[in-house]
Order: sequence, then structure tokens, then C-alpha cells
Amino acid sequence: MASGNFCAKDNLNMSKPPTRIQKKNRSAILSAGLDVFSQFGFRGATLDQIAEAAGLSKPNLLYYFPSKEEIHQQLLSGLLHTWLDPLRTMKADGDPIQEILAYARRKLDLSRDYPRESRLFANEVLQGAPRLGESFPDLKSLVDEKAAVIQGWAKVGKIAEIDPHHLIFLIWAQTQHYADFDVQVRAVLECDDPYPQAATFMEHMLRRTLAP
Amino acid sequence: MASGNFCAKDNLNMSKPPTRIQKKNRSAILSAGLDVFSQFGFRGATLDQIAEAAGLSKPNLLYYFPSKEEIHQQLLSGLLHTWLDPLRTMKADGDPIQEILAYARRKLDLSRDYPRESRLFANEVLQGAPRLGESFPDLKSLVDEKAAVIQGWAKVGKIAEIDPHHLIFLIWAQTQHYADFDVQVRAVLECDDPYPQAATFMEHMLRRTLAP
DNA sequence: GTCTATATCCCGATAGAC
DNA sequence: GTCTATCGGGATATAGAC
Repeated sequence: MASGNFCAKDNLNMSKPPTRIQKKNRSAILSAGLDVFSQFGFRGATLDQIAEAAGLSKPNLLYYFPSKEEIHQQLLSGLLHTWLDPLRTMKADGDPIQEILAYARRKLDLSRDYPRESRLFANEVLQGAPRLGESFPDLKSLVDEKAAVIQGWAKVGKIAEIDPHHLIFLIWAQTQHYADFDVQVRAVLECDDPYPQAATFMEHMLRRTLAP
Repeated sequence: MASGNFCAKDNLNMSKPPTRIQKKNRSAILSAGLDVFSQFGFRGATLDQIAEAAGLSKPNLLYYFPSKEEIHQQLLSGLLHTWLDPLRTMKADGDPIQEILAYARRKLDLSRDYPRESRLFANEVLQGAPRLGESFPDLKSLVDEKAAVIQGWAKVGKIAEIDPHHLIFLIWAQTQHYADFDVQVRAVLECDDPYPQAATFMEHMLRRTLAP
């Protein structure tokens, strides 16, 4: 995650592959950008912050990426795909309850393991998704497809008759909450790792909600 | 909501009450600030945007508020209190399921009626709550108090034995999702008003989750 | 590849006329 | 109370030495 394709301006002619140091610096910049963009949003982030977090000077940073916009775009581009992967993995021919539980569990693991990515996404959507809006049709078609699968399970009595879209929203909301509102969760719980309890609670909630 | 106390610099001597035009301009600024801060976060917002949205010149805006920080602080100050009001209203001596359902319903109404406030809060927490962190102890004590009430209901078998803190997080996450991720919800549903369906779904989910 | 220096623009805030 | 004009600082990005 967060390691996009190499396409720096000095390499437009595609003459050379990236060296080890180039790879290292580019990934350091992307990681630093993820830190800063996910906390402050696009406009609130500054190249000085990103450069300092990456351990580079600002001009040197702009040697690897042509602009602030490009760093942000690079981070976003792979994000939606990764974010939807757990949903894509949900299969119509599995056991319905187990499939949905496994999906929710994968999504919660994503929040635990990639909280910065979750917050980057949250920031983007909060701002009206100006740089992600074009990807929403793809999002909708996948969600509609999986919602149809869930509705099919409901029709044949495998699970309760619930609105599949709002079930998906529920899983998104609950799992992402632990990454996006991390400071609030920790302030309330005074707990190092809320995820084990969160997983147990979510499983209870989903089993009850889905039972035929 | 969003109408704080009058305290402009020209009135430090407390000699005069605010005139009608002062009230009108101050509330226009706060509303415009809510629009802009909730979308871009503190650092991403600019006074030019706020001034234009309020229909004032920038110096004129700064006649009413001494600084950008002050506008933001004014907006935040009343927010946490309002945001926790639905939880505060939950009473230990009511019917447990009805009390929790009513709480969740009030919280969902808040998302529907005050989406900008929800996004302002989300932005603040996403950024690590730098201007709200001092209020977190109050938040924790209220949540702990109500969590104890819920746990009491569970102990005597009125509701299922669930983790009360994570139940509260679930209600926060699900209700706020519809305000904070509004553009995504609308992109997926292609629907003018998702709230009626959301309320129905949430009631189903909570009744199932809470049933003893 | 990396640096110093700088161009250019925008932001928050102020001065002062009216 | 509201405006035009502007200051000082900080932002993105570039130039050019090494």
C-alpha cells in the first residue's frame, strides 16, 4: 500500500528504471504525505511538513514529485481500490452470515492496520470528494452488485430481510470509526488497543442483525 | 445553535448591547464559518472564503471577530455540549430498549438537521482534536456514566450483555456517517433523503442487538 | 541528486480614509 | 461600520550552483 508507480519528471523518457535510493525517497515522501494529508486535509497540509517528515529538503522533495497535487493524487489513486477489496472478496456462493462477518472483520482489520489511509479517505469525502468523485460510479456499481447478493440471501431466507445498502454503510461506519475517531475512542476508553473488544462487539451485533 | 455570546473587540467595555445589524452580521459570519471550516478544516479554510460566504469584506469580518481562531473557537465551544445532549437525555429509570432507541433516533436527527456541525466535529477529531482535547474529560465522564447505566440494564437481564462503550460508539458511528460521508451515501444510493430508510434499518439493528 | 536562494502568490491581520 | 490599500509571513514552485 502507498507505493505507487514510478513516474518522476526526470524519467518521462522511460530511459531508466528507478534506483534503490529513488525508490526509498519516493516511498518516504508518500509515507510522509500520508501522515500529513490524513491529518490536515489537502489544503491544510504543507510541503514543508511533508519534506520534514520525509527527511528531505523541500526542493529535493519537488525533484521527486512535480507538485503537491501529484503526491496527493498518487496516494488517493490506489486507495479506493484497496478500500473496497474486502467487499470485492465477498462471494455469493459462500455461507451468507459467514461471508458478511468475514467481510466486516477484514474491514475492521484494515482500520486497525491502515488508520492513516482511512483518515485520508475520510478527509477527502468530508471535503466533498473533489479528487475522488470520478471514482464514485465504480464504487456504486460494486456496492450495487454486492447489495444484490445480500438481498438474494434475504429473499431465500438465509438472513433477515434488511436493506443491504444500509447494512454496508453500517459496516463502513462502524469499522472506520475506530480509525477516524481514534483520539476520541482512546480518550473515552483509556485503552491501548480497542480492536479486540470492537471485533467481539461487531460480531455480536451482526449475528443478531442478520439472523433470519 | 451556532449563535454564541457577543464579545467583539469594540465592546470590551461592555457599554452597549449588540444592535440588530451586529447580531445579523455575527450570525452570518458564524454560519459562513461553519460552511467553510466544516468542509476544509481549520487550516484549509480561508478568511476570504468565509467573508465571501457571509457577504462581507475581509476587514469587515475582522471587525466582528478578532481572528480566524476566534471564529473557529466560537463554533466549537457550544458544539460538544449540543452533540452530547441526546445522550444526556437518556434516563436510567425508563424502559431500556426504548431509551436506547430514542437516543439513537435523536442522534440521527441531529445528523440530518445539523450536518455541517457534524462535519466540523469530524474534522476536528480527525486532526487530533487540538482545540477540543481539553473537553474530552467531560466527554469521558458522561459516557462512563451512561455506559454504567446500560451495563446495569444488562446485569438485570433487561437487554443483552454487550459492551456499553462500543454500543455508544456504534450509535455515534452509524448516525454521524450519514452526515460526514453524505456525498458518498448519495453517490451510492442516488436518493434525495436516505434518513427514513436509515432510521428503519437502525431500529431493526438495535432491537436485534439489544434483545435479552 | 541535493542544496541555497529566490520568484510569485496567497493568507491573516492592520492602517486609515470615509 | 465599512471600505481600499497594504504589511509581514508563509505557501508552492523554480533557478541555478555544486
